[in-house]
Amino acid sequence: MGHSQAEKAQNRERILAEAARQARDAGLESISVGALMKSVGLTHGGFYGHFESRSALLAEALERALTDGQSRAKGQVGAGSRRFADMVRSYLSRTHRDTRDRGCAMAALVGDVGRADDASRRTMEGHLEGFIASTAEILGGDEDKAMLAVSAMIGALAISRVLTDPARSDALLRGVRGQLAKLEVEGA
Amino acid sequence: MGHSQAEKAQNRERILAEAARQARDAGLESISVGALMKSVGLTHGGFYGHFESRSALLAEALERALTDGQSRAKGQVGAGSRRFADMVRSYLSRTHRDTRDRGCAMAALVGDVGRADDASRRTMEGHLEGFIASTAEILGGDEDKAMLAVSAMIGALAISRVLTDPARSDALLRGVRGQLAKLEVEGA
DNA sequence: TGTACATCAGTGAACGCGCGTTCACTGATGTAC
DNA sequence: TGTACATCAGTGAACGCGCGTTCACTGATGTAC
Repeated sequence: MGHSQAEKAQNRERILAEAARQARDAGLESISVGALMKSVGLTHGGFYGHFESRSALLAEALERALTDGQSRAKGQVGAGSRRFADMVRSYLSRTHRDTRDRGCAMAALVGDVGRADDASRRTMEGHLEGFIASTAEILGGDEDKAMLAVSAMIGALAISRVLTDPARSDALLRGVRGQLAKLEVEGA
Repeated sequence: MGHSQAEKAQNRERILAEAARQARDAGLESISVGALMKSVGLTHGGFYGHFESRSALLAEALERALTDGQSRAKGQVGAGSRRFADMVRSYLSRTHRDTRDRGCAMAALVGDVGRADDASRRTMEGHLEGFIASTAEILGGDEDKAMLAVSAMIGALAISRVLTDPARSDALLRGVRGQLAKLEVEGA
């Protein structure tokens, strides 16, 4: 088999991307070296040519999972007016709820990271603060409103994924969207 | 050693209570039969006299974890006026954030249950709907406001446990508390 | 440009360990008389 | 109330399995000449 240096770099990238995907989909702890390598078409032994250990991979995968979600969120939000409403609409959409593996890693992994080590918490902390800051900016600098909006979005998305009644899950997303929309028009 | 029938019932109860505690503290998957039995002063072999399997225990532990949190929440909320503000204050308190093992299981486990089987999701769904319903009642029947409040409380508590900067974590709780307080006074 | 060799990405068998589960056993409980 | 026996809660060794990790090996890549 041919294994060039370029292929190695590509394979590392594919392993990491797939790990981030699996982390968002089923949690960081769901990742197993064997299954992960199999899912990118390699065998388990080769893993240690790319990462020092499973736990080293998990750290990188968390960062990647968070960054992926971030770029998606920014990509979906227009640069003009009504940016807040657009952002909320796309964040609290059925699509986002139903595609966990491509969605926001903060919503998918807050619970897990909240009980993880300091390094993981700091990694997510940076992204949370970034999310709050950019939301505050859209909301005219009101950080408290931004904290409410971010908490509600992350909370509602996570809750909507628990509800088994599709109508109720939809209603939750719609209800929270509607309430958050008011933040933009009301006074501080 | 003496092992009366009464002791057996007590031991089952202690195992289940400890499992619920560990679930809230570190997630359902963190529970191992050996460690659990050891933490209640028994040996692993005896476990199967109380539960059919680890997975059967996890199902009961989830239900118990949710019920415990519920009774705590209700216990902390007065029956008179300002019930909503009191509830939010106690839910989004530093104490609640820092005592995960005695806190709300919905906040601790939403993420995990969101990717779990239907039975687990239905179990938590009932408690979530109950939380929304009782919050709506306090808020004069506005279910959308209740959905926002519940999403924000669960989200903010989970986020506050990720933030490693204590001042920022406190600020998040305070900020969301302040924003939610407005829900009670504003018109629909 | 072509040949010879070193490098190295990936393979897959093997190892150690932890964990869920089983089971023969122990000794106190509880019951039949 | 007391004795004899069956029941059964809990013990701890043992088993199977999955998983992270290691390592000798393979064969193509890439480089020195």
